[in-house]
Amino acid sequence: MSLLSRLGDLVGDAFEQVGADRSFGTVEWSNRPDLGQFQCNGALAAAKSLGRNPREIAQQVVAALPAAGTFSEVSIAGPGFINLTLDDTYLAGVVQETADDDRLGYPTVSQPRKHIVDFGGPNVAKSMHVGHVRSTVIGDSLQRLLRFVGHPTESDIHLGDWGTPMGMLIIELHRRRPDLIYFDLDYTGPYPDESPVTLEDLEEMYPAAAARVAEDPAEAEKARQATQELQAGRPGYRALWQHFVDVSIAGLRENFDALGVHFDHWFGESTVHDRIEPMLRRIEASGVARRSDGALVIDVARPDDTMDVPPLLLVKSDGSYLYGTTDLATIEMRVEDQHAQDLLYVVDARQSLHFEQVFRAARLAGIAPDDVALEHVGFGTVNGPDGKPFKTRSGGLLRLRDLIQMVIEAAERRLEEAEIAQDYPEEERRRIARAVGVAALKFGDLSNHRMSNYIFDLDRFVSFEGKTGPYLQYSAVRIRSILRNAAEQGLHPGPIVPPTVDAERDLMLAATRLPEVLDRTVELRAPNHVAEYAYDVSTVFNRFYDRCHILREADPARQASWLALVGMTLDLLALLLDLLGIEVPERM
RNA sequence: GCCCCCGUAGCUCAGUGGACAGAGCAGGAGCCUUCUAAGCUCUUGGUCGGGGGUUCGAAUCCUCCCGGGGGCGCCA
Repeated sequence: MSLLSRLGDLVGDAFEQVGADRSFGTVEWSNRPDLGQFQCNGALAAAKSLGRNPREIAQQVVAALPAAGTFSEVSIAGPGFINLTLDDTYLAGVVQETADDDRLGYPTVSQPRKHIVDFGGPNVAKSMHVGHVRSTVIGDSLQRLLRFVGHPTESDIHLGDWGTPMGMLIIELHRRRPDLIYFDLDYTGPYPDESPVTLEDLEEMYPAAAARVAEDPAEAEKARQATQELQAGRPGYRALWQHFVDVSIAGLRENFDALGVHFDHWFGESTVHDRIEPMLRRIEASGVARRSDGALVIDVARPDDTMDVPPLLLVKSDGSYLYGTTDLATIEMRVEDQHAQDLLYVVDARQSLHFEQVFRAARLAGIAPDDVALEHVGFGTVNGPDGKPFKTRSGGLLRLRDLIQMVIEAAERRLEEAEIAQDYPEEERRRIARAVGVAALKFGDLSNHRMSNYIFDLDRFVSFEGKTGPYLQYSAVRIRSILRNAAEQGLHPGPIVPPTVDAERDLMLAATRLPEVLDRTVELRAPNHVAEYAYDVSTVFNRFYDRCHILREADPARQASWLALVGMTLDLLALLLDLLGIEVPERM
């Protein structure tokens, strides 16, 4: 049980004794640390329902609190705020429990639910750019958080690997290389293992094809035809498509590996292709869909809507499917095969209407039962220093690969300037630079609330000073260094003794905040709360580091206690950083 | 036109209906014979876009304006 809920119980008991509901005893972290470590504002709220003076209630509640043991100081301020300060011995006991717990005081959730995190994956034939940072980093943090708090979780990159774009790539390649064996209808295989195109080829081919299709109806018809034949299973087209997918995935994997992001499933729109026909038949038979201008649509508007919610298009008038169609079939798969209870879509906030339509359709068609939660976890855009979508100097989109390279190189430069790690092996220096660069990138993103559009200023990101990923790593590494030095001197952690210095007490208090921070982060799907907390812990530790010199401490009991305290702080920081997808080097 | 998101210090951003609204950067002043100075200390800087309302109490909830971004049937 968290410290906050324990205190809430104590104060709740007191409220009950005074004749008020125990829920008024809710205790929170004080926003006036000068007056107390914790506060309870319940007396003000209780005053209304009891029809009594809030200050008077507060006084009775305080009188009903246990005489000693937990609090060293209890006071009433203003109209009825109850300020609480913990007894140092009690605090040391709580911290000892936390330090002894390998989950640092966070119990697993009482009701685990099967979660699926959908990363709204990148498309085949396109390389990842700066805009993909957000879904990758936010989605990864969410899957780590969900798992840690105890929800069984599966992640799915969910590639855009099906539909008209694939047909367009095929006709584009046919136009350029009609001689390829893949286009020969008389050929029955096998097809070459080697791809006829590189990712660079695909990236260049796709916009070219899209432009021609947009201009020329005959080209559009050819693309539609090719798409249909691909989906119907024409062997040469399937073989070709597999090459497109493989080549694209290899490129994507390079980026995800560099960022340390992993998926349980590399599914895509194509994964559910075989489910679409039966699903559509069932939907049509059930009567929730209708024909409209030659298309099959499902009306999702409701009488009480204050906005226009257009019908979800399931089948276009030319007979092909849209991404809403595969999204529906994917929900079906996740519910039926993966037994998912919570579906999270980590996708650009601009797609909110699309998800509203799909979610409503899934309910209407009986694909998602009521007890399955469907949630769009949206996020804002990444802008350049001018406030507009991030572009390179030449005006193009910055590739994710290049971006990662830039932050890593900046970290290498910083290592040189600081003249630190000079004597480390070259291989380790490179590893450190990678970890530091990636941390800067991830923390820079995750410290923003996911919904806000933020400005990506490369210079600021690689400065590595102040509120940055490297600052957090540096704090953790300092602890590692202390523990190493201590071990060399034969010093070991011991029982945690009551604090005597403010910096020490503050560090202890900070360590007990984990449960509420994680609960709130998961509830809001907002990793910036973890980022903020990690920064707080680092700041408090660095103050402690400045004031309390462990290796020079004369009192052996205190020294051992401090070693235990910073050891726990390291575990906590490492956990928080891990939840953000950031690793802590052994040294830096 | 309708709907969604955003508007907080010079800049970039946090902020759980509670007390005097926070941090980083930038600006100013200090701290390395001391466990890593990617650090620490002090300091300057605010009509929380504006007006109403609900509440004992509003940056936070409701409403109306203003400004910015985005979305609105056969693209994803």
